[in-house]
Amino acid sequence: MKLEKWNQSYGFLLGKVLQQMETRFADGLAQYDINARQYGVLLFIEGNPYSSQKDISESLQIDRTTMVSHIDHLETLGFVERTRNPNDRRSYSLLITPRGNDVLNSRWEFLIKTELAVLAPLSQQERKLLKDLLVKVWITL
Amino acid sequence: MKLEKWNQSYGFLLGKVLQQMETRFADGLAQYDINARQYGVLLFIEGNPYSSQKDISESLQIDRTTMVSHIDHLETLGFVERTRNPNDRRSYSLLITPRGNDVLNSRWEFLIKTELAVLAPLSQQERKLLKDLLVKVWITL
DNA sequence: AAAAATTAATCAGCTAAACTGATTATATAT
DNA sequence: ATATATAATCAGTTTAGCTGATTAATTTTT
Repeated sequence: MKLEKWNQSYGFLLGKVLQQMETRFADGLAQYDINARQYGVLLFIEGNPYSSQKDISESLQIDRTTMVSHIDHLETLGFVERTRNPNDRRSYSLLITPRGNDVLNSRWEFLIKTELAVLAPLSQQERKLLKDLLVKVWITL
Repeated sequence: MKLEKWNQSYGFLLGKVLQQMETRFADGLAQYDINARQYGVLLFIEGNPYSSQKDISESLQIDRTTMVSHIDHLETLGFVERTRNPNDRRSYSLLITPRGNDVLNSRWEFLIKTELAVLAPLSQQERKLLKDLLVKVWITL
């Protein structure tokens, strides 16, 4: 791999590393019939139970109308449940089902393994450094 | 911003940082009627003149049939030129036009500025560290 | 309290990008 | 020569994001 102008950009490098992680992770999700975004939605609901679809849309920056299809799909698979929010019956309170929880746990381990595989060239210390730098940027976004 | 399970993944963090850079960069490309991928194609051809569409497809991992439309678009705008490869008349030798070169230079400065703005929370030393870590991962992909 | 404005979810329709599979022209291998 | 392989292209499908409109519920204004 030659270092040229076009791969001196942070965006290019971030994109390449991310692309690897996403492709590999997607392979491990296929058996559950969900994609990486939908797994992200599951993760978010796990960490923020009783969220509305709007909450998730805004936090994950996924379009509200696309969110409808994601939740439809996850509900059909029995991974999430739409319950009404008694304080505002316009919105749902979304919850992870036991089946959804199994997927979350099983695929979380897989995700971590996948990311470590892509970051294999880095030492544990370097990986920690990378995460710290990324978090430092992310918290200001 | 709360640090939870769902944002402890490298993939999540990489994605968020990249998303910021891409959105901002796209805004600065709009006036030239191209998107970030098409700018990436221009950059590649600049660094690898006489490339074929297949070369670009493989290196940038953009589908070959999608590449046809990208090159069509860039050719219509007068940013690249399709010339025949005399050694293999099945493939093209793609070249940047002077107009394409103007776009490349002007938007390169903008790209660098955009990336630095997103990475503003990092010191110069930390940015260098981040790039070194990303390059280290990328060269093994 | 009634009317007006706002909001969450949904639906229909559009666009862009990735993908599959087929076709054409050219090149390489047997 | 014949068969196989390859680069570019085209037609058609899928998926995600987007716009704009609708419905039901909530909040604000009069």
